[in-house]
Amino acid sequence: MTDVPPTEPPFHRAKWPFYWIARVTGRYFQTMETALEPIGIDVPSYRVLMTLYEDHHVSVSAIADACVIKLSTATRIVQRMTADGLVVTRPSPRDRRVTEVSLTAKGETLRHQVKAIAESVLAQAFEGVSDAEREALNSLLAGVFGRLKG
Amino acid sequence: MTDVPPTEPPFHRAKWPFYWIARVTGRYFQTMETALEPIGIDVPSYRVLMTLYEDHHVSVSAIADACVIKLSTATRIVQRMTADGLVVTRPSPRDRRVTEVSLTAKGETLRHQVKAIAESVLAQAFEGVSDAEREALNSLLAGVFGRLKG
DNA sequence: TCACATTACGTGAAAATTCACGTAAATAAG
DNA sequence: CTTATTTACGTGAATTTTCACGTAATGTGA
Repeated sequence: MTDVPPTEPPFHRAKWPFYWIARVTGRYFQTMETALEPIGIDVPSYRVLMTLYEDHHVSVSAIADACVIKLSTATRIVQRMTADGLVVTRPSPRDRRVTEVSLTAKGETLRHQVKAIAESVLAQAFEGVSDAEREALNSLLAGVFGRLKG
Repeated sequence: MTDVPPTEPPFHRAKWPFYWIARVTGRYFQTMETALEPIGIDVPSYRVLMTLYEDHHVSVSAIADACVIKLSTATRIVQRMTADGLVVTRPSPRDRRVTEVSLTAKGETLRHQVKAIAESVLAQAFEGVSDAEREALNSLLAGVFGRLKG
């Protein structure tokens, strides 16, 4: 047995999945910011609009959870969107601590435009990627998300 | 041919790759923030420390590019790290517009601790994921990154 | 019922990020 | 060489996010 020299083990970011995940997220939001500029929507509002796509009344904390942001940040984004006339809020009849957020007519209209923009960005980013690969990606990431401790 | 009702096409975030990518990134940084708290490093500093792992002298703009953040943000993070004694800066001898960032002894020490923490988080998050799957993920994401317009 | 903990949210203050702009150095054009 | 033009960075001001804390409503246990 010979001594190995005390060199550091090799390290390459490019082999590090979280490097690419963070990178793609950063560039994606940057791309969306540019693509959404013509219709005057910023990225936080876009994320909330998409969250409101599936359910009509969503609580502020559900929005915070879906977007992985702090509750107080979600409160502020909803306040801005309310000022812009995109959403309205009301206390939940079931639990009056809860603030339910829903789209206005203006918000409905923008939601569709925003979705179309997001779909074109997605199509370009995943050009040449098969449906099977996409699904594998989704389930792999869902698994990783589940194993990450909050 | 019969008319279809004017219902909206179904939409599910869970089928949307960027939903999971953004989600994993958010939770990853949240997890790292908690894991790094004992050694007093925040996520932006962690990202810069890892960027300095491969090369000893890195420009502020290269840091901004690697972390997908604005140049002025990178400037400010480096200023904070300098104040904390983790890095030092100097004008590049080749191009004096460039500010080269490098680790101090203190930064060197923390870099290794930080890497160990990041590796344990990675190991947990990718438990049960094969090397082949990880590499496929990396190359898929690298491709997506390349196709996203800045 | 009564005390106590928890949850959901809002808000002032602090911190981080970004924008807009300016400077200095390097490069390109003439 | 001279004059744009571009690039890299820093900085004050504005915006956004987050923290720390408070309040009100709900849940829980004795």
